[in-house]
Amino acid sequence: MSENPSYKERKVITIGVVSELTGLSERQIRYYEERKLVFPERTERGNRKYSFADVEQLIDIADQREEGVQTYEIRQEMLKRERKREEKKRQRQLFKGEINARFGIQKR
Amino acid sequence: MSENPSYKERKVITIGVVSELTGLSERQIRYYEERKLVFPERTERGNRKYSFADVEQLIDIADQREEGVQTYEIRQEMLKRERKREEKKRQRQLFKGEINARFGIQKR
DNA sequence: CGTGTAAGGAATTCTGACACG
DNA sequence: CGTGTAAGGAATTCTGACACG
Repeated sequence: MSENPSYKERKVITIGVVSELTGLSERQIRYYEERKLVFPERTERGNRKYSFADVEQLIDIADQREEGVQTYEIRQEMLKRERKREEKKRQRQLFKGEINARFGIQKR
Repeated sequence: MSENPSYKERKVITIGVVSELTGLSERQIRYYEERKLVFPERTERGNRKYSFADVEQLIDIADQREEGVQTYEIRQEMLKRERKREEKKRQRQLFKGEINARFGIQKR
């Protein structure tokens, strides 16, 4: 699937740094989490940790908010895109199954 | 040169997370900085911020320390490698200069 | 709805130092 | 030399709430 290092996805950035990186207030960042737009991990103690991908997501959210898009709508768009990805994945699986059905399972 | 995002080089990770990631104590991490083996940036307030590259460097240091290599020796090796890189860079510059001398400066 | 703020507490980080070896 | 630890203070982060609109 993806590489192991995957710096972009590792959740290692604290909210203070994310705030600097995005220009958003910590309040805003926490609120967008409440609205299910970002999903930080937590340290044992409970501190939020974000990835670079999260930071980009937040910048994207900030842009949309500036255009007046509500968090609910942003959420809906996210879910829509997710469903599309799922659908494509399912199609690929089906296709793979068909190949197997016709040519049998091969040891490579 | 390198890409702008460059997740690997961005200094965004706090010492606590670096400690988790490397298994090193904060004391050790600060000491290796004192010995000029890593170079974190600082927030305005003075908190250290590390990159993924720094984390890898620290893991490498930890491995060497386990083999009994002293920080001074690690430092010497680092400097040696650095000088080699500089030398190669210089060679490339020289070569470029020679090309220009023979064929003149061309607008691409 | 989206965001600011004051509140109180707990964990984080910093520096300089003493300790051991 | 390399690392642990207690010390004291300052900044960080967290949650729940009140406020405004």
